[in-house]
Amino acid sequence: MITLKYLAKQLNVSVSTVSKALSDSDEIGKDTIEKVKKLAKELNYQPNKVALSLKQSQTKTIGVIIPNILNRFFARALFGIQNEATKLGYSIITCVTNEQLDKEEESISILSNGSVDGFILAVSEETLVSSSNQHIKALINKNIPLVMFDRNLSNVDCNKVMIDDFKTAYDLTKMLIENGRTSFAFISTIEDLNVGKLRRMGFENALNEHNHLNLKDLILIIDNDKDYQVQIKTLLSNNNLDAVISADNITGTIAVNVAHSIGYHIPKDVSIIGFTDEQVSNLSVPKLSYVNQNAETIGENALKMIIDNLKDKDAGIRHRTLKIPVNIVHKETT
Amino acid sequence: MITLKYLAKQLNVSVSTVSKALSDSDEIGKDTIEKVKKLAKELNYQPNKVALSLKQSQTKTIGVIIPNILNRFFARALFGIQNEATKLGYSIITCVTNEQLDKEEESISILSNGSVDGFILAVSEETLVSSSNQHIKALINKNIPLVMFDRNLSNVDCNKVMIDDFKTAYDLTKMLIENGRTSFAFISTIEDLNVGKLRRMGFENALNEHNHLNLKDLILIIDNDKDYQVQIKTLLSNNNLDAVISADNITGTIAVNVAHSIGYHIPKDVSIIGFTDEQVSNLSVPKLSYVNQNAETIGENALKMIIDNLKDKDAGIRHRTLKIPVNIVHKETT
DNA sequence: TTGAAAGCGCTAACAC
DNA sequence: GTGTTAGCGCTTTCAA
Repeated sequence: MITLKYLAKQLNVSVSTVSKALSDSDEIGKDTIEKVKKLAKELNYQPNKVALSLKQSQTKTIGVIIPNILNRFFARALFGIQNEATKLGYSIITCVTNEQLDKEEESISILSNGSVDGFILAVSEETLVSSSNQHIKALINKNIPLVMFDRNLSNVDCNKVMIDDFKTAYDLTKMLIENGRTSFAFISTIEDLNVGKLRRMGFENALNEHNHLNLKDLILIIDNDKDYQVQIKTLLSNNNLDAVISADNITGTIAVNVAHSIGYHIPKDVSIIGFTDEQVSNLSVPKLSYVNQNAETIGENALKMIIDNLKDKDAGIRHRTLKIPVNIVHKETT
Repeated sequence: MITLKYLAKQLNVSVSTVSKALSDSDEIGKDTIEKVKKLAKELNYQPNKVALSLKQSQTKTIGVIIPNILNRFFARALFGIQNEATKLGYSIITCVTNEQLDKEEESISILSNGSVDGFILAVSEETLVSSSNQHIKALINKNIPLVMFDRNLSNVDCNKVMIDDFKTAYDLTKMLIENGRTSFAFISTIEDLNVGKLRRMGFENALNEHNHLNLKDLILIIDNDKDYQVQIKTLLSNNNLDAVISADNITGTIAVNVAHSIGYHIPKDVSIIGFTDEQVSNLSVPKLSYVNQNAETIGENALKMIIDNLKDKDAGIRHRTLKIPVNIVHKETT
């Protein structure tokens, strides 16, 4: 590894001269600067990041804690975080919690040892269910910046980036009602998450507001231990539905394929919408219409927010919640 | 931030005493050790990672460079890498190249400044197509350990973790032939990658070896700019196929759904197999049979390999290529 | 049994 | 215009 010391020795000058020369200090003579830079380039000198971090008490690295990287939403969010971080000269250390509280605590604890300047966090399901927040409050007490996204731990006060799940599901349902649909099903694999609950409540609220229309509604909370297709097929076979909303990023696709296979004409007989993305939408025949949660945008904004946060770390900023708008992408099932 | 210095001041001892006490040095008196540890625990002291890294010239961090995190294979591999890293006390810094050579070069260059102890790398498509290897050779020259996985840059000599794509596709095709299938199609979105080419060649070789059977075969290289479903539908409508192999992790699912929708009975009329995973398999009706590439295992092994590599960094190790076996998962389309 | 000092690579205040 | 020095937080050798 090439160090300042080494360059200095080669050129018979002092370390500080080299350091200053490389940063174009006007304390240093023009020819010296040139000479130093030339050698540095020749030897492909790169300032040691660790030494810089130690010296400047900042690592230019953000810790990202997510529950599950195989979930496309989080993969996309991470992608957005990454992109924005690269732009702004930051690196990302990722930890995956597998929806477990203890892993989340461990990850945060390990990275709090000076490895990162701040955290972007989507809490695990366990954390949410148990409303645990000690590990997060510890972070806040240590004055380590934190941005929470997607999953809202309401008993923690910090910066947040969310989508308005309630309103999204509400609007979606209302749209279907206005399209003349009357017999609804709501399918969810994520009822344990507040995100899932909010979507369900948005759905229910829209229906309740139109109860003069005598609408029918069914709610299928998927049993994760059993075959998804069987559960969805049972629902679709036993009921004459004309609208299906999937709260997660999988069951919408399955619903389309199952409905198709048992003779539903889509979207004539039944409208189906999921919360997913373009790629998954293309996997079903016909292609699933979906709510685009703009996961990348959420990630980008979370990253921007944490960087802002880093800048006025000591200024007593008040926390804010940024809501990222969603959009409905009409493909072939609405 | 609590430092050794601070603890030392509180206890009226020297920094070195505290340091030794915390590591249970037998140079230090029992009561001193106790007293130091007590305070450290009370104040939740954590040794500063950056200082440790600088002192010990190792960061206990691995750089992982992947082309695309939205590709489930890489997401799963990353997951495996993560898990294993956590077990072994390592952190992961991830960079996504979006299949671009310049991003790959940039990522590697940035992280080579002492941020990481070694690299796990799946090269980008651009890198592969252009056979660029300067940036990677630079790494090797600097004596920074490197493990390459999945995508093989054959003009670079280093440790590698791969699957035997040729043999896998060959075996798969042979199996279908032995099952009595006679009219084959091979669908691929990844012909640009050597992985994709190897799969195609395995397919072709198996067919060639059985040319006395008068087998028919078609190869559909998907045009990424056009609708996948349309291209696949055209293939399936215009040809009377009884076996379809998808080289990637998407088109298999689409093929099942499209075939189903145009009246094929699966698997009676046609067998379909893809290179994908359990979750995606569940999205089609009927469920897609698939080659499980064991991406997690690949990731885990890559991580183990790089750690081994780190240990005998200076010992002149000869490079090896580890081939991870795949397995065929028979669901409902074979 | 404890402490002082050097050094990892870097920056920056200060001296020359 | 260039060099010396201190210090970021830590470990470790050597001295006391």
